[in-house]
Amino acid sequence: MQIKPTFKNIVQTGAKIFLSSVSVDCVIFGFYGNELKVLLLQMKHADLHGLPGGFIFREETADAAAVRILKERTGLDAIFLKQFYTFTDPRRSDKKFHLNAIKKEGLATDKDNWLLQRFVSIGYYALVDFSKVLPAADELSVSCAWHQLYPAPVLMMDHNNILNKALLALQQQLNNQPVGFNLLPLKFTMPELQKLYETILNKTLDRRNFQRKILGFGILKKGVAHKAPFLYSFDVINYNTALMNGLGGGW
Amino acid sequence: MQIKPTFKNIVQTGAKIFLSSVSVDCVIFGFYGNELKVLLLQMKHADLHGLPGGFIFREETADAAAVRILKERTGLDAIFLKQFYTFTDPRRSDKKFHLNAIKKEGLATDKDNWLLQRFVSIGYYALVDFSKVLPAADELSVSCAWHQLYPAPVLMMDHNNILNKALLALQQQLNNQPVGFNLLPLKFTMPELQKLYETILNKTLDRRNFQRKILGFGILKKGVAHKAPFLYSFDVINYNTALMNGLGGGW
DNA sequence: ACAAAAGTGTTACTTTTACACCCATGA
DNA sequence: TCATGGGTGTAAAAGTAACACTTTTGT
Repeated sequence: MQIKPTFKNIVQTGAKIFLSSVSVDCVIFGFYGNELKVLLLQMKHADLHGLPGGFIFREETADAAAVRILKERTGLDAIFLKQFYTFTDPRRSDKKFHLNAIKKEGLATDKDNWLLQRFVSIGYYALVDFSKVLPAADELSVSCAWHQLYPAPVLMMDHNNILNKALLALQQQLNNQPVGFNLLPLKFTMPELQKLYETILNKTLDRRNFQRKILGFGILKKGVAHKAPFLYSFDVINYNTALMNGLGGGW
Repeated sequence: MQIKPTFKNIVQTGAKIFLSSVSVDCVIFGFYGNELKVLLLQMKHADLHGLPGGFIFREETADAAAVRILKERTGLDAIFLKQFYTFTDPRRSDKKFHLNAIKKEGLATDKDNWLLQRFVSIGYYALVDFSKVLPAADELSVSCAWHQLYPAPVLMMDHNNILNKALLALQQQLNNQPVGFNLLPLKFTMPELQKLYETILNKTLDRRNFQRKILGFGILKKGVAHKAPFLYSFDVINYNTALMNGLGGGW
């Protein structure tokens, strides 16, 4: 991996170090206080929030770029990350927005600057353990923090659209693969897991039926019950198998 | 839409008319003789086949580019088309391959040519009515024709990978949405439809259960039975609703 | 008239839903 | 001790899977 370029580097030498016309945006989901949260940057030069994003080094895959961006904003690696859609509307790039940032950062503003071109953005969503995240702002943002989804803040450019698509992708994925677990700590209780599912799917579920179904997947191990709610964790092998094969259903 | 550029145009002025670093590849599926087929180009300058693909005009969405490419190769528009994945491996572009094509076409070969850069490719799969397609080769191919999938021909660059991913995406989609119908003519028989499902999913299904389930979706209209196998067609309204809402299942 | 393919219904089994009571914990 | 939340089982309903015979069509 390369050294992290500064904004100045990006503006001045972006064309050399990055793949042109392509960016990566990450929708990072966490779960806290029985709510689904999303990690957003508060932009420095506009009263807007934005998704963590970045560019792809010349010899890097988009996946690696997403991992890198995630690591920078959360301190985490080895987390669940999935490419879900590529956004290509020619009007999605906002020249004025970037031009403004370049000016405010006191950099030379030539109109053909690399940053001002049209970008398509490859969207990833990430599921992380809220408690493990150490949000870190980037150079162009004042802060990096968790936000609620209903309603979500107003985001720059087409980021609200990206966020919505990510949410849809997550909801669909949840029906096929046990992805939700990535949002929880290593040990968790059944009610916590249920709340998580209810939050993501935006509907209430029957406690007993939920438990039966989840346990039926055979991917959970019951921990020793000290007190009231039992603690569960994964049977890692079965869990990975389930991730690969899906949870059945269909023909 | 713009005029279709020639290969010479592309090589010489690609950088001006197209979005750089991004291409579109289309996996076009058809159904014929109880087999799933894919439309491939036979390359001119290498003993390889390739997926129909192309580039994105400066003011065009990737979706529009895919529609355009499809129209050029099949003569069809208004067909089912879905973005399924973006391929970003830096080694997926094959400089030698393009360089060779440029040479063989008798064009000047500067090493920094636009075509020789790294490309990420946005993958689309299309489902078309086999009988309506008029395959048309492009400038760099000798022919455009249907091919079997098991086994599929050896394809250029990472196109075998793209094809496999498209197939997987189609199989998964089929469990959620009634997409298979796009591969059939307006009127079709139940056995035809079943064969289609069996082919895509690569497994056999019970006739009676299949019929019941399909009819249960309420998206088919029974035609007048002249002779033996009944003809079915869509209840367009219900069909579109089902496309939107999925076929149920899950939580 | 024979073979091949299409049409149809019932039964067992599995999965899903709906629902109520007891126990432990903490206020 | 009372309220809250967590734990557990059963019965009805729906859906799925398995299965065989009759009718039509084409040769």
